Amino acid sequence: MPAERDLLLRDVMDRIGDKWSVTVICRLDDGPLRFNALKRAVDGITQRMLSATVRRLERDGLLTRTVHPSVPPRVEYALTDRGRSLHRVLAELVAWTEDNLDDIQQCRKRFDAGEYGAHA
Amino acid sequence: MPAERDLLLRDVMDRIGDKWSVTVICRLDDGPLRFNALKRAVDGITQRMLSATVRRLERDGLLTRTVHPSVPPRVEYALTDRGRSLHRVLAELVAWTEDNLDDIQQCRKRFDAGEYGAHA
DNA sequence: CGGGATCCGTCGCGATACTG
DNA sequence: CAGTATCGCGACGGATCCCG
Repeated sequence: MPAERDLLLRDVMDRIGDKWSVTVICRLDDGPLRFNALKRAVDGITQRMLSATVRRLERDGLLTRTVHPSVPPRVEYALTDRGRSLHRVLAELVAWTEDNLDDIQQCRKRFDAGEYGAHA
Repeated sequence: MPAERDLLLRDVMDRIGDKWSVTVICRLDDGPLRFNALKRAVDGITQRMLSATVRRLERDGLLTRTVHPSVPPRVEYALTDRGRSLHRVLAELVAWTEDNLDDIQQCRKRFDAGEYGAHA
């Protein structure tokens, strides 16, 4: 991979590398959700962070924000086609993780235990 | 994607979502490099961050750190098979970015200009 | 219900200097 | 050459209160 593409990859990582974006995308892939439903689905996110996260995702055209004028207010969030295509790539990352997470944790334990590399 | 897998994805993101890990992995995919060569290849990284980054990647078994006892000291970093398999997934992310970055930047410009969604 | 505004802690990261 | 130690800042993110 040529170095120029690093910058591209950094662009995506800067966008989805934050704490909540990927989770929101994943939860929204099952279908549109309203604000508080999405908040419950994500679990652990605060209103502030959800609000900021969906705005950034909307800004990048990864999801749409639809306001239904009614009382009480009703706002639905849904992935765009682009958002869904990104989710497909993220799914590959999930698959990779499922294949490797156990080994990784083993590695980490051995590394922390031996602190090898220090003398061996 | 079920919610339990969010946690898995968060695990990877926490690992490679930092500023330098993906770049180091990309540069190392072309072949092993010594510390300062890697530092030059990454461009912009400080010694401190490179040192911390490679240690975490080594800890997770994504790369190996080989010390050749000589004067001057000679340390080579190389991706493991697992590191290379991760790089393949990251390459998909790069491909996705190449396909979408222009559109994303368009979206962002329109979003910032109109601040639509506020009234429309 | 769906947010915005504010305050504040943490920690990732950069710059610099020093070491074996 | 290949790191480590120290310092400091700024962004990210959590908690809380307030509003239409």
